[in-house]
Amino acid sequence: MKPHLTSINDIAKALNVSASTVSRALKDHPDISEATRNKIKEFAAKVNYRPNALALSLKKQVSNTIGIVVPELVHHFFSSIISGIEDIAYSKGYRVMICQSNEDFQREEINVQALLDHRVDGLLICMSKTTENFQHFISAYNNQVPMVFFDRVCKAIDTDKVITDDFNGARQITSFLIETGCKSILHLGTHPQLDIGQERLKGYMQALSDHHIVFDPDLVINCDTPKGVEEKKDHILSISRQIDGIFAVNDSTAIAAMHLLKENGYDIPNQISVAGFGDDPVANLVDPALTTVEQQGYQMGQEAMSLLQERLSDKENEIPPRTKIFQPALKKRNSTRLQFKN
Amino acid sequence: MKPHLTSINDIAKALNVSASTVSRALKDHPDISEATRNKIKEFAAKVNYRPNALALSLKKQVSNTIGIVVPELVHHFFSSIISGIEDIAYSKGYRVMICQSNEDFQREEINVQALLDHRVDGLLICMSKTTENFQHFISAYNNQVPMVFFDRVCKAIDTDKVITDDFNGARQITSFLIETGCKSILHLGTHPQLDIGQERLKGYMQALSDHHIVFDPDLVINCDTPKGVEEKKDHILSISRQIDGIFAVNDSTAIAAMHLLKENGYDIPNQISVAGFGDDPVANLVDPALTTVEQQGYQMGQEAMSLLQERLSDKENEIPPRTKIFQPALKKRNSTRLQFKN
DNA sequence: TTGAAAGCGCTAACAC
DNA sequence: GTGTTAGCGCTTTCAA
Repeated sequence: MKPHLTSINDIAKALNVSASTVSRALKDHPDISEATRNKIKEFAAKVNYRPNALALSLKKQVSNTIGIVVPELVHHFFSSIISGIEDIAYSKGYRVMICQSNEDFQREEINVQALLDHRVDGLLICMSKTTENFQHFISAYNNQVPMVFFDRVCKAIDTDKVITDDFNGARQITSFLIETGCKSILHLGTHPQLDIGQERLKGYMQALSDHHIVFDPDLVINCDTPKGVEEKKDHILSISRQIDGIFAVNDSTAIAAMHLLKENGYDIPNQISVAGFGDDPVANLVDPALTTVEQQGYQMGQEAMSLLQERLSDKENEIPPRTKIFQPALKKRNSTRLQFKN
Repeated sequence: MKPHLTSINDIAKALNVSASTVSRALKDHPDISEATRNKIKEFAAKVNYRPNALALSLKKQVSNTIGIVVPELVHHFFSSIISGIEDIAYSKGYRVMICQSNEDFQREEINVQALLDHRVDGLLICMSKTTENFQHFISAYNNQVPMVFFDRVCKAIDTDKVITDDFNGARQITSFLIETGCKSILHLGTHPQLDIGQERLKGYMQALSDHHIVFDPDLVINCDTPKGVEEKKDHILSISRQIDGIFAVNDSTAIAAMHLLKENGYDIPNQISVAGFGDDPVANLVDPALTTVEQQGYQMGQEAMSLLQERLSDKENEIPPRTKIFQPALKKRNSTRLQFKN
């Protein structure tokens, strides 16, 4: 059904010149006489000629397209990262192909492969939660495909990375909970094989130790989605009496936990303080507003794309892998008590 | 820096056969002897051969890629539509290229053009708010590019469309407000050139008229984002004393309005009921939970992609343009009063 | 100032 | 059963 869009050859035939003349005229090659150039340009405009990006990429061996793989677009953090990426990409003349892994390892593999098949010039990746085998990344890396990981990085390969200081963010917010009176803090964490999960857990533990609180492994539950809260609600409620604070690995989980506690008659923050991670816009909309730690998604996206762009123009391959760390900022709101010492 | 990925020619040379033999062997062409086929397949696997999708598309004049243009990924409605699209697309062997217009007409034009340059097989579009000139769509339409509009459609051309019954949704929810006691309902609406804006306004007016309430144009404000609420807060507050209900064109605006009123001491829903449109997940997280109307984004995405797919396989071009209408479902929550008559 | 030819990676009609 | 050739749309030497 696709009608034949007009090509350089069509123009050449119509105007009785050669395809190469048309090609040159269209890009203002100095050799072409003004007369022919104008004639060609006018005709091209008239028939609405547009170069075929596929043919161009094939010829030039450069697609000016970069591939993005994120877990899920529906999360504000990821969609704002993408906006950051896109804005830089556009300004540098790149297009993006966006894929979602849906936190599924296989879909991630397929996506990476498909992007490579489309000969993207580079890859921007945030790993899925379930990825434990890195062969698809390693193989791209070995093929020298420039890539930048963001947020959830692959430590198996030495690439550019853009991350949040998860350890510090978790330490800050846990400290804040402790300093506003919490003594027994439940941590709702994510998959331990995920760097960000480990780091946030470590930050939590560090804050406890900073304040001479003994770490209790029973106060760490692997639960990182609202659905997880629903599934583990009995467990959470069973220990709710012995805790006075919750630090969840992300905002949506924190909010789900907060709702669960509210439904069960708890006063937030007076009986139990709740804190999240990420500063999703919802954090400000729930009641009480959620104390959390701001992750600058948009800026991280910009940074990731900038790193990639630099690498793409680094023909000599002399830039060493870089890691950019974003410091999260504490957002004190009403799901935690006001600041006080002891 | 891109290293030469191994091509069919490389394999052919290495194995001392012709490129066409390799091509045929790889796709199990019956003519090829089992011996050569195995030899080729093994070698291809060994060197991790992957067909170049660009070359394939160029050759076949079919890219198996479809282009999507949405206003903004950060809105749950759009990202869930995209998930619906993707799931169907994948299952039919299509890839997607996603673009954001950021509600900007020019960016929309550029996006459509870029997708066309990449020779996508079809287009899935939700118009930007600021689009008043449809030339970019018309020109694609004239070039017979199959396309499906969803949610915010372009009435200038006769294509497949997937929409919500905005009129009915607005009428339902406004009626519900009236039936639960509201007599003076403020409507926070969107750009009047947008079909969905007009339809929701008409539905609102119809509900008033159904209940013999005189329409007051002063009770319609053009305000369709939280930012808009912030900008027009004086205006909204100035009429807040004379109203007992608000129907906003989308949930985020409704929530922003609700917060504004709460901050100013209003009791929601007893003094003022608030209702939105769309059933964004936040609607359930705010306090009080927002009464709204459910728009089935995921299903709409699935439907849009299905329509497009049918059209793409309709070589004879015999399918007439179709319009699929999704009926929104009222979600009664606590930002409005309980049902009662008068 | 312009054209011819080769080639990017792949496929398919047509030899043999 | 396999090779040759041409061509998808474009660019770029090399010739003229």
